Amino acid sequence: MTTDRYNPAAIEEKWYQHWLERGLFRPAMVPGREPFCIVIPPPNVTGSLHMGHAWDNALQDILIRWKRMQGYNTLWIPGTDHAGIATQWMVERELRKEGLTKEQLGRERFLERVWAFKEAAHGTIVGQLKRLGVSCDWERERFTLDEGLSRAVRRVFVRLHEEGLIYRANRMISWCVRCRTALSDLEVDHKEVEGQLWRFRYPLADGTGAITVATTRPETMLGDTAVAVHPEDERYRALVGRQVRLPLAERLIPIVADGYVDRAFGTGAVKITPGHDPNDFELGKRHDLPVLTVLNEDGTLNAAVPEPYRGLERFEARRRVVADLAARGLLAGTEAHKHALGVCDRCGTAVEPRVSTQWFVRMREMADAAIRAVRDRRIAIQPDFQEKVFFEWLNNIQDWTISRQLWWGHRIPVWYCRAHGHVIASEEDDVRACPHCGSADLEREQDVLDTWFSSGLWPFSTMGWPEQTEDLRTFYPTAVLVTGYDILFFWVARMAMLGLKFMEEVPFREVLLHGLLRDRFGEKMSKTRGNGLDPLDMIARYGADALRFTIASGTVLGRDMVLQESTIEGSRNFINKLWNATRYTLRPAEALGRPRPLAEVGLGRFDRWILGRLAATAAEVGRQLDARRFNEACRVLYAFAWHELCDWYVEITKPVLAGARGEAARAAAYATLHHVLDQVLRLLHPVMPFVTEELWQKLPAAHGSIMVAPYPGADQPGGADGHALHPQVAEAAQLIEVIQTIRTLRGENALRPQLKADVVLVAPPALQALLEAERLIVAGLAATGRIAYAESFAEREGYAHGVGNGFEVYLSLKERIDVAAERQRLGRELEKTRGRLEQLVRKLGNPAFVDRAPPAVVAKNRDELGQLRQQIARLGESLSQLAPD
RNA sequence: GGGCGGUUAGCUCAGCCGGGAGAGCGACGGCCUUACAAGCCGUAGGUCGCAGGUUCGAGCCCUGCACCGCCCA
Repeated sequence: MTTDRYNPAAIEEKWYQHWLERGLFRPAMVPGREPFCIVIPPPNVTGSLHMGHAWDNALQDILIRWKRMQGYNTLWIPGTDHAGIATQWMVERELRKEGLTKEQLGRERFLERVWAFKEAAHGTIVGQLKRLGVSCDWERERFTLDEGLSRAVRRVFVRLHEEGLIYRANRMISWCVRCRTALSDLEVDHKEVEGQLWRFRYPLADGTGAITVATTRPETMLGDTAVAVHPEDERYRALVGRQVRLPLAERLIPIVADGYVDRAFGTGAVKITPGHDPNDFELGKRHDLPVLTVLNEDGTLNAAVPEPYRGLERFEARRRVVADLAARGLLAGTEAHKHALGVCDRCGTAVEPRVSTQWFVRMREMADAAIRAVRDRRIAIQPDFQEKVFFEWLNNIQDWTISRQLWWGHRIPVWYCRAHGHVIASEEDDVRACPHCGSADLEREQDVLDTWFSSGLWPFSTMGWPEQTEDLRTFYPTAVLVTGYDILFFWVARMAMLGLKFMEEVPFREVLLHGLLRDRFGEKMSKTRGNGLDPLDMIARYGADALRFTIASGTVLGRDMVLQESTIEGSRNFINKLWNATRYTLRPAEALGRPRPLAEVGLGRFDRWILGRLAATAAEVGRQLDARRFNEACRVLYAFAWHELCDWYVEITKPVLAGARGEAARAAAYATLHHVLDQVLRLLHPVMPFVTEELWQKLPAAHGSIMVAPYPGADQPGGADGHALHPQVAEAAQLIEVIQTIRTLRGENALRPQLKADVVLVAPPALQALLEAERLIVAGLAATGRIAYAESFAEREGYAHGVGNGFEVYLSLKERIDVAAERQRLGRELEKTRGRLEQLVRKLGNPAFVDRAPPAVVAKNRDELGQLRQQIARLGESLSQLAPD
């Protein structure tokens, strides 16, 4: 402990290894201990963690460490997610750089590549989490594609299929032409784009004219199977039922009337493409229109379109269609048009609505069960306004498209019997014969499941389900789920539904939703923007504890956070403060040896004061953590450790530890200092695990690890029933006020610290005695020279005057006084005090207030009024004496 | 179009049950005072978006408006 600067790099690795080796991350599994379990939101194995992960995991670790210290049987299960689309996309991108496609490799060899990629990413992620200091039980680590979790996936699929809750259907779904897979509604982002609206003339079949339609996607006109108008639109009434000759394709298609058409949009006549627009698909069903699919899976036009367009990429096709229609004189105009474009949330490519055969989950029943669970508070969502968002989505839920045309993921456990078309869903790895007809001519479903299908099982699949394991019995339902509000629907809702369905119990009792990170310009932090702070980089520069403290201090649930490097630096400085406070505490060890137990020393008023403040702080921290107000818990601890312990108590003990107050006082201060430091380190440990362990280990009383030292609560020595209410605590507070008043006078008059100014303290006899008893402290901290006492003081020339609650201070400035400046200062002070007085007079002059406000509030105001009157009188006298006459 | 948030000091944000507006950073003045210059002492700075209402009392509750953001369709 020789350096005066904290160096995180020197200690973090050491303590993490220490904790691991001692098995401190494992649950205690002591009978009778209440369980407290968190299951990690599994990071995607797509690369590395960003600051958002640091946020999420820091909060979880704070809760787990706190509960562990409180004696709960804590378990935090870590793991990672295979992230189907995203991971496959990463590997495909790698391949592209090598000039390869996944088709060239084939499914098996491609998957080998993905597994290798996964291994690397996994290593990176685990390393990052460890650097952050998370205390999860690595022996229980899971991956969504593990054998056990895959078994859970198959069990769930088969059971839902048996119950008819999973079904296969030919529907309009969102298709990503880049990822070449179906997407669920949630995986489509809507982006406002400046597009164009084209108007085309479609000639009537009988050559008597044309009808003009408007569209934002000209290329789809090759798949049109009708034109629709509103049934009450006078402009088109005569045309309904007639036919148009679809240009380019040269097909005859009808004009139909349907209330869905918006008369005010474009020309009021719309082209209908049931194969590539969800609304048109519905309209097509009403009018029995054919569904023509004109796009291939990769977004090129297929054989259903005329030869010249076949094989064209969709945007190239758009240009060609527009050009060709223009050449035929059928382009009636274009205009700028803002509209919402659906894009794949993974790769950003514009999605195509496309009719295809997919697997779906029927959601209504399960959604209702989840709604009830939240409504009944079996699941508490924080912040609670997010409950409304949760209900809103579940009330309007659509069936979930779960099949994905990917290779990386859980293969759908279904076999098709070629002979008779039987569909077999089975938990078996391999089905050889059709159980219905015995045929061995089976084909396995090629598609895999949506990643969220397996993530939805995470709270129980990680605990070994469908086996009835000890972990499931002990830890399900889990206590808390911590995640960002951005995946409330994707993940939280699905876990709630699937947990209720398969465990018949909620997966977690509480959901904490934090926000998103933003940079100092308010932009969302993301890798693609490149505006993110890298957690490892910040840890390397400031230490994991500083990062964690910054994150926790900025956490208000449900709120986005602006993370700035300067704030992390501030946290690092706070840690450095603790480091040095510990150095200070340990310094007399050689001379004084082990501190004596608190109960055996004769405490002084300042000792009692800091113990009282500690007790209040511990109680407050508990209250704030109970309410999940991470920011407030941190603020309270910061204020106590820095502004009470370091700024006041440590300074007060300096002469005492030097022996100036005698042996008994020295022993008391020494013991108190150790106790308070021990307790404040424990209080801070969940937030800053590394440095608190390092410092705590240096305290003579430490044994074992701070990780499992009891967490201080309201039961502190010096708690509400102890020192906090001791009369000496109020005395100490008043002495501090006197010192502050003197310091302000010094500061205002720019006295250098070396200059020991004399003071006259005007105070009643009791306070005089108190001041005299603590003269050493007061004189030291206020840097005074001689201190004189008086019950009144009239000779004010050459003195700066300060007024406190129940005392006055005259600071001798001799010739140095700047009369004008002092007048100005007193004037300001007087004005401020008078303003407050006026407020109170008005308030207390109002009979309604006196009658109706709680008596305690009235009494407090009266009290203050009296004090202010005195202060004003004193200030007024001073001012008049300084008058330049 | 529907829903949900936000608007408080120069900046980023707190403000819990309605009872004299806070923090960090920044600014200003003074200090290498023996744990810490990653520090110490002191100071300034606010019409709590706007307009009404409820209340003895509103940053906080209610209504309306303005602007910003997010989600859903």
